[in-house]
Amino acid sequence: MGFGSSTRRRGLRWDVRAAPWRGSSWAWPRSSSSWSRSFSARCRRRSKAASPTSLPGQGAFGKRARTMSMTVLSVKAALAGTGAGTKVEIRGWVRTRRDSKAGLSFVNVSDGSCQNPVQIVAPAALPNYQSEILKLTAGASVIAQGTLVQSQGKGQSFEVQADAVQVLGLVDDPETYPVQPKQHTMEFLREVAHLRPRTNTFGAVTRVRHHAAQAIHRFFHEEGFFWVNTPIITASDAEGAGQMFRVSTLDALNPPKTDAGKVDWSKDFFGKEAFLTVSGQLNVEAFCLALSKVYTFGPTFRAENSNTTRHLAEFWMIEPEIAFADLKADADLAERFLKYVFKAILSERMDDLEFFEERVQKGVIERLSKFVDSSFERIDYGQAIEILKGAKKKFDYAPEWGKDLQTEHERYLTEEHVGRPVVVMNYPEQIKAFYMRMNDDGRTVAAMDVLAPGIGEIIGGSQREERLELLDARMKKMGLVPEHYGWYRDLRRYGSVPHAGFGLGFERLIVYMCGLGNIRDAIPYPRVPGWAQF
RNA sequence: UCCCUGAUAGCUCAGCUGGUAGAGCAGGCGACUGUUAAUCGCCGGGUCGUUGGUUCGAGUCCAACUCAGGGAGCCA
Repeated sequence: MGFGSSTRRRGLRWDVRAAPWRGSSWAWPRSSSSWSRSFSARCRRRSKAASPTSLPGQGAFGKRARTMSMTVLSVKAALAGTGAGTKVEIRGWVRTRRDSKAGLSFVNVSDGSCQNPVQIVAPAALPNYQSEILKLTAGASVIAQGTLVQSQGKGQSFEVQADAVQVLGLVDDPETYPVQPKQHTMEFLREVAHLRPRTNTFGAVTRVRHHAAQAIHRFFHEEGFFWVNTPIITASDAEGAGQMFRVSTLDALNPPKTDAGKVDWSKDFFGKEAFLTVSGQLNVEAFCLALSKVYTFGPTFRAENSNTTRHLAEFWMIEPEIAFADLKADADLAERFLKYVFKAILSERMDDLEFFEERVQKGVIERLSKFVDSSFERIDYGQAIEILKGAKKKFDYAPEWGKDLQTEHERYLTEEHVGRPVVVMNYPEQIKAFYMRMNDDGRTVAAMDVLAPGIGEIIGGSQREERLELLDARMKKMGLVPEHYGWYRDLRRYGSVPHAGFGLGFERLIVYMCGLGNIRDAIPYPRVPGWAQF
C-alpha cells in the first residue's frame, strides 16, 4: 500500500539539524591526528580526575558543583526559559558548532528531551577553548554550565552563556561519523541503528512512540480495563495466525529422535513443541471471561517471509477484549481508542508532529486532526462490495463477494467514497478466522476492519464465537481439530458470554501518526527476514 | 515467496549511444562573521556490490550471485 504516498526508493530524507537551528561550517583544526589516537587515553584520565582544563569546582560531578546551587536542566526546560537568569547545567550531545571571530563559539546541544537543541555560547576565554571546544563536532558529548539568558541572536529565545564547557567524549574520526549534519536516507540510517536515535527523526519517533504507549495504557485504565501480560512463549498446538518461531533447547545438529526417526520434542525444554507467540488473543479471552475488560500490549512474533513496508518479524500488538459485548460495541471501542491516542499525540507532541509535517510527510497533522473530529462510518461488507462494483474507478482486482478487500478497495472506500474512517463489518466466513462469531445469515461472521484515510486497514477485530457447537463446527470446516483447543473450548463450556475484541499493530499506529514510509523506522531495532543486526 | 528497479567518494547523487570517473554535503587549511544548513578560496578522498563473459578497450553491454528499495501475496 505504501504509507508515504510520495515514497520512492530514496524518497524519505532527513538530517540531524534541527529546524530552525541550522548547522554551519564547523571546521576544527587538526594539524595531526594524534588527538584522536589518544582519545581513549584522555577519557580515562578525565574519569580519574578533573580535566586539567576544567575550572576548579566546575566538574559536573565534582564536590563543589553541589554547593554552587547549579540546576541541571533538560534542553526542553532550558528552551522554555525555566530558571532564566540563574546558573544552569546542560548535559547532552553536540549537533553543530559555529565559530565567530568575535571570540566565541555557538554549540548547539541536544539531549533528546525535545525536538530543538539549545545554543551554548562558549567564549574564547574558556581555558579549554582552543584545546577542546574548537574540536567539538556532531555527536560529541558535553556538560555545559552557565547562565540561562535571553538570546542576543535570532532563531531562539533562550541560550546558555557558558562559564565552562566540559568535553566528555569527542567523536573519533568525524569524517566517518555516520550521523552527519546533512540529509540521510532512512535506508542508510537503518544500517546504523545504534546511532540513528541521535537524528531528529528518530528522536521524534521515539518520543511519539512513548507518548502513544502511555496514552494507550491511560485510555484503557480510564475505561476500567486491566492489562494482562499474555505469554511470549506458547506451547499451544496451533494458534492459526501465521508461521511461528520455534523455541527449543535441543541440539539443532543432533536432536533426539523417536523410533520413527522424527525429532522427539518430548525431550525438549517444555516437553513439547514450543513457539513464540503470534497473538495473545486466545489467552486474553480467558481473562476477559473473568475480569470483563482486559487488554494485551506486548511483543508478538511472526516468522512470515514477508518483506514489505508494513511487516516486522517482531512487533508490538495491542489486543483489547470485552465481555458482554457485540460487534457494535467493539467498533465503538475502536473508535474511542484511536481518537484518544491521536488526541494525546496532537496535544503532547505537536513539536515532533511539526517536524514530521515539514520533513517527512506533508499533511500528517491535518490527517490526525480530521481523524479525531470525524465520526466513523459503518458499513456492511456486502454494501462495500456493491459500492466498489458501482465505482467508476478501475481496480487492479475486481471486487467480488466472497473475496477479501484489496488495499486499493479499502483506500477507495475510506478516502474517496466516504472521506473519513470507515468500519467494514460482517465479512464472509470463509475469509475470516475460526473464532469469529457466525451471523444469523449463516454465511457471514461478525468481523470488522477499521479503515483509515492514508493507510487502509488499521484495526481488525471481531465478536468471538461463544457457542461451543458453532465454534466446533467452524473449526472442523477450516480443518482444525477441536480437541487441540481444549482450554479455549472450556471457556465456552463454563459460563460463556458474548465477547469481542480487536488487534492493532503498535508500529502501524506509529507509522500513521508520524507519516513514515516504512514500519522498520517505527521500532528501535527492526527484525525482518534476513536482518537482526544490533 | 513472486514481479519491477537499483548498487559509483564518509553521505546524497551525476556519468548520453562502451575509450581507464565528477558535483554537493561532510573532512583538512585559510579568509570572514552574535553565528543559525553562514559565505568565499584552496586541498585530500573512489581497484564504480561480487564473480565470470563479450570487446583492442567495460562504471557503461551480457549472465549468475549478494544486498537494498518499491509493489504483490500474507497479515497487525
